[in-house]
Amino acid sequence: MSSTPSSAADGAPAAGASLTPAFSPLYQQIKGLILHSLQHGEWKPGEAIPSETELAARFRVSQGTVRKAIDELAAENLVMRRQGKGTFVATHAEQQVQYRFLKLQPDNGDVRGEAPAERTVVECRRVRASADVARALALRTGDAVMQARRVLSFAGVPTILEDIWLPGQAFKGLTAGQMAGYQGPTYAMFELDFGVRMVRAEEKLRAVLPDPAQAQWLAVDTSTPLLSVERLAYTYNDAPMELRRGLYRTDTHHYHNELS
Amino acid sequence: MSSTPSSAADGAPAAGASLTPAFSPLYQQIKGLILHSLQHGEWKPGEAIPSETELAARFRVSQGTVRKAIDELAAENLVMRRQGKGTFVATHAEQQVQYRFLKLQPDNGDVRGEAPAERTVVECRRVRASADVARALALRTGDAVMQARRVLSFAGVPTILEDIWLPGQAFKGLTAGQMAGYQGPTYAMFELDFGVRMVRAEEKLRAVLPDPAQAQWLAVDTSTPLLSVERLAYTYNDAPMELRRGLYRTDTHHYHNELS
DNA sequence: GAGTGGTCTAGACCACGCG
DNA sequence: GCGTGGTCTAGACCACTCA
Repeated sequence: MSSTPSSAADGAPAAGASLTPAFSPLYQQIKGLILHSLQHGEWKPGEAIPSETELAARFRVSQGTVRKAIDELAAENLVMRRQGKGTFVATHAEQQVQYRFLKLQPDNGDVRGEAPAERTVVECRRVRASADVARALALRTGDAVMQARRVLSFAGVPTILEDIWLPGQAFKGLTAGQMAGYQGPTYAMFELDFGVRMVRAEEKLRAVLPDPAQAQWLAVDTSTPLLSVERLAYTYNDAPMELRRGLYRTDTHHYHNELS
Repeated sequence: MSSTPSSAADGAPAAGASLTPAFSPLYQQIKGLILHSLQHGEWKPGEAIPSETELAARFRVSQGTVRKAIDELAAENLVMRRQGKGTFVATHAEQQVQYRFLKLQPDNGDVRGEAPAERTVVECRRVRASADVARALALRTGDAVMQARRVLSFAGVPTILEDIWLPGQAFKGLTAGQMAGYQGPTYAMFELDFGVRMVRAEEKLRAVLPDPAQAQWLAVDTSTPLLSVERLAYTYNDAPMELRRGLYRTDTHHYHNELS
């Protein structure tokens, strides 16, 4: 990667082997380099990354090109800009929005204030991955995974029952205490204690009836319809790192979504 | 708005009356002007807007400033860029994604192919707004609204039951034939026949049990949990223009959502 | 006042679509 | 070959933060 625009495609495949020229703008390549540093922990969550000028010097491109790269990273919530201060590695802790991935809201607007949910961890143990869990997490059936089950209550009312599966390798030693004790988002604990940062997620929603055990945890009867939310959360690289199956009570809360 | 940077805040409040200086970047002001033209139909959905160079000349700013304004409009899906061709007013018709706001997907991936839903319009009539409908649509109780009810089926299986409310004034003369007959998204028909373009929407999801009538329309029994989706769709200006209450069967489909 | 991100400009060149 | 959006640069100045 030199400083002349004409060599912007330096990273392209070698001599004529490719049908699609795979032209890649310089700023995309810079973005890739910054992303690489993020993945490999050159800067930790919450820390500032080098200034645009500094990165421009390091990569031998103009500040405007670095800016466009960082613009995209900021749009993807991987990085947070603060005018006058710098650009910071995004983190699930100390973020203005506490539960970024939780779309359940109380029916009576009341912002997202609402006491930040009491957690009861029902269990947390090391198990072997079933076929479907393994497939979701890109593991092999029988591989070690950590499994946790917990109940979240709002104002004393049990509202969410969740089962969580995590790859055993990355989350070796996870305890019920960690799942319960940490103040703030569980994903913030994952960053601090395991160095795993969840970057994006996909959810599949369905309406279901609970089985008797589930109904008991949520203090409803088995004829109460519940919102089933299956979430697959990814870290950098689109690597799946968490499978979560949740049951939400939607009598006092609703799942809120914005479309555009 | 002159061409010197120092007058970038031309649109700010008059002499010292404001506590918050309300500095507004030039590109935001340009964005506002383009938005105004979009709202007032200077360019119709699907048409090209003037080139960046042309707009830069019209507004007496640099092409880069226009570009940044259009960048934001494109990010909000109000406008679509096509390299080499131009920038086009976004439309719900002829878009690569047919049903942009419909997040229901068949369980067996199968892309979004799946035959584009047979529509059965059950009713479509002019009624007086109830209190809650009026509040949602920013009308007064008793104002005229159009109400439609329909069933969407996939592969012959009734899957969605929807009630739709629209402001009577803007949608005067809407018929069941229009709701049923139009090929493609209903929102495309709204653009063509009523000049109303839906720009964004909010949805509230819940798990519910159907009443006997609803169950019959969806060919399920009253103990089958269904996904209740209440959508409020907005046109330009954040003006609410449609209330939609849907019941989704989630035995063969699921509601898919991306978080980031 | 020094440093950071944010805005604005002007000009050169590239990739794409189409006649 | 022309016009469009897309990339890249370089430099000036503005707004914000903090010491």
